[in-house]
Amino acid sequence: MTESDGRRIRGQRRRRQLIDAALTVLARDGLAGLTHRAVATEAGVPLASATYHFTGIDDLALSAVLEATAAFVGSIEDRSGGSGIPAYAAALARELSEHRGRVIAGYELYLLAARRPALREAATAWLRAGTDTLLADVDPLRRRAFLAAVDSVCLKALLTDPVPDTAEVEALLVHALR
Amino acid sequence: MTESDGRRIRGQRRRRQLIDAALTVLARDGLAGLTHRAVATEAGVPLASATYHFTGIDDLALSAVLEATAAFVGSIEDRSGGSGIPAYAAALARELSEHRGRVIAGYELYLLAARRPALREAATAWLRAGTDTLLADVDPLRRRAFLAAVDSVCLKALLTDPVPDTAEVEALLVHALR
DNA sequence: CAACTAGTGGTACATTTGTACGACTAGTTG
DNA sequence: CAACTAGTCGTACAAATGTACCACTAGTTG
Repeated sequence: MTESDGRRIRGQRRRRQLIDAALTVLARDGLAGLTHRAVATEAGVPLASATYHFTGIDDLALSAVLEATAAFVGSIEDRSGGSGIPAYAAALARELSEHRGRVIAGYELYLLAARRPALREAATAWLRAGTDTLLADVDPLRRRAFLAAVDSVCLKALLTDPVPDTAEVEALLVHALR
Repeated sequence: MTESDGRRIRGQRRRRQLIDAALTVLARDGLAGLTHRAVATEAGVPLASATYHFTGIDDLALSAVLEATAAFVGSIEDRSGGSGIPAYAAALARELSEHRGRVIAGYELYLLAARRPALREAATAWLRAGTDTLLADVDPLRRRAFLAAVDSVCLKALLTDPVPDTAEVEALLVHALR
């Protein structure tokens, strides 16, 4: 914080670097492949660096998964910025085609949360990804149907390529709100 | 097949025993905890037995997950036996409360299938669990909405206890078909 | 009955993993 | 400037894991 590159700051940067690498590994190999060494190699830093910046493997895994879901939520919110269903559908379709790994990571968090109550809040937050403002004026039943449709679209997209396009996604979401 | 306990038959029985143990481990610790040793210990048989009856860890994991999902589908079909939505809702609610592990296993299969195309067929079959006859006369859009609702119920149930009861499940499913 | 084979179970081994430690250095702070 | 500390990195180690191998035996089969 004084002048030029401080050690402190470079430390923060490396931590960031490690998390980014962790996201890459997570998207590619899933939670099962997320090891200290894999992350360190991906980031191009020595192993000890990965063990220094994260207390344990749990910390690393959790940071990565939470970061991945946060990135997903952020991306959806940014791109759909309160402009209604069409924008939301477009954002979702884009996320599905360009960041498949992130979507999978979301479900990995979900499965994790099924066994660890502490993660439930994070998991449900992910599930609602940016729909709070979008569905502000919608009654609970329809809201639930909408979320179910979103889920259905995501799950289906994970098993089929090509991924559904914006129009298809939009049609399904609109139908859910009918 | 000749008389009394043949060696062949005892072999089959042990294999069965191992798969059952694998289901228990899977339900308790998830795919991550499914190792040769864990299964062998759970089944009360030596390690070498587990490695003999399954070619590799992949074979073991796959057998267990497929078995778990098959059990889920079978249970749903048996209990809902073509008697309409109420019976189906009851079967689903029961599965959620009594065999949570199985449901989780289903999603583990799903995540696995997201990375391994060979498993897609099995995963989609699981997703449709016994709805083919139930929804025979329903148009595609509604059918899709119904499946989405089922998914939504399951996902929600994994993160909240107590699990939704039959009435609640039924209400949601009926609404989806409206 | 004799040859064969599927199943059993003990043991060993190479890999991979999480984690700890110690020496060193570059910033930081009193 | 001197003491301190956060960050770096090589290295080591114990634990867990997948897998292979071997000797053995009880059914099986010609």
